[in-house]
Amino acid sequence: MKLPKRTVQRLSRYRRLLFKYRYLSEPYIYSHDLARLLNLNPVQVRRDLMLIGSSGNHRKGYNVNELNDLIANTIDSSEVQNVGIVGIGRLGQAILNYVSDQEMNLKVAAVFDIDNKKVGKEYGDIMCYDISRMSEIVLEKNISIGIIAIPSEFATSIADILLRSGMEGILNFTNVHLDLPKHIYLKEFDIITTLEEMAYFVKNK
Amino acid sequence: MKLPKRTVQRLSRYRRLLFKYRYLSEPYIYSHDLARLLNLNPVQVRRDLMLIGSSGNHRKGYNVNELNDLIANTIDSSEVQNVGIVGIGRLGQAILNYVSDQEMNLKVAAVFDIDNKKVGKEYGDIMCYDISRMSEIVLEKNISIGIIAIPSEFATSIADILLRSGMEGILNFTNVHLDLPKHIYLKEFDIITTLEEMAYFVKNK
DNA sequence: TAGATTGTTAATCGATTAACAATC
DNA sequence: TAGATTGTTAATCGATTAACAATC
Repeated sequence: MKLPKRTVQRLSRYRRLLFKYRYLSEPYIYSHDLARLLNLNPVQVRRDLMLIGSSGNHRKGYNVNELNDLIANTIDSSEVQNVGIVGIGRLGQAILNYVSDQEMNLKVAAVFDIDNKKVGKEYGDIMCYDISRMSEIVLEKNISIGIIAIPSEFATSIADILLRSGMEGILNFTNVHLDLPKHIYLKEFDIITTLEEMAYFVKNK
Repeated sequence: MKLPKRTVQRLSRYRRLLFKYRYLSEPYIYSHDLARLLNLNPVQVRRDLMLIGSSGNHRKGYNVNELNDLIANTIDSSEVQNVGIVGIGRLGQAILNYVSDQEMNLKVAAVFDIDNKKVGKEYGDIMCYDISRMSEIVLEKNISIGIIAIPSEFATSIADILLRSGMEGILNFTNVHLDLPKHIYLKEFDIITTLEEMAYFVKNK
């Protein structure tokens, strides 16, 4: 039982939206309201919820709290999953702040850098370690996901270290494609490509 | 003639990769090499290049310089397209640096913030304006794309200002979905959803 | 020519949505 | 019951890839 990628993404967004409604007196929502709030198709919403075994009420819609629990049981791991941020420059710090502020099942457990001025420092309670200690710390803190937020020119040389550190998922913010084995779940966000795509469709709309 | 979204994205990546080879003595590359370097299917590469009217040589592959020119003629606008960054905190500054370092047809022409300590300051030669002046500056500097890099809680209130400023494309880094009319080309990057997706597939691989 | 490539159509795959049955 | 909803299958859409013809 593995959900489609897009369904998992939407479940994450449903939950975040529904979280705000959790203490309402009548916490029910219709698929078309959920759809409207996220610019989706109501059928798509119902299909996603069907896939996780939803229990909507034909009159009142979906119970918000039940749905939140159901989504949590579906996409969250039983224990908190730990994340490491590699490179604690402006981007790394922005991500750290962003993620720390969120109530979620993921936690930044360590940050890594090569800069001696940063190693040994704490960033909002999170210790910065030298990149050479990555394998050790990943094991010790049980980190499964790494976020690469270093300048693009160092991407290739860091990829190998990340691979050997034992992380299972890598989110790469550099514009260099990482050639990693298939058992690593790799997501790449390339802002240059994103902007060039936008530029094209803005011009050719 | 409008290219598929994914093709445009890959063209952007082909070009960036090929850029490095431009001064080689024999600047030819095979579709399978290009594919291997970006973890794509060679057929996909050839199909993309076919769509833009490629002229590969059956023996030597594709001429790198010709290809670079062809991609530029296809996806770049004739004039530089201007970008505005809304919110010049850590994320905004990271993006500004990142984009400024790239040789490309897009240029950050202005940054915006509400913080008086930031307004009037220059960030790497780029002036920071108060958000209230957005419409004026967008018109004056001919900005077509806006990048939202403000805290998520301000997203909704800023969306309207952005819309009225006349930008045609918006890249939203907050986790709040923006409900914008369809003529605005909207891309949303939601790091929480991205991480939750990764966590799910790392756990259920 | 033989072999390796490009170019292009047809088949396949994954995701979305239309259609409609079931239910309150 | 009538009307509005959920639940689910079938059709459609967009993108990828298999198959193979054309070419150097």
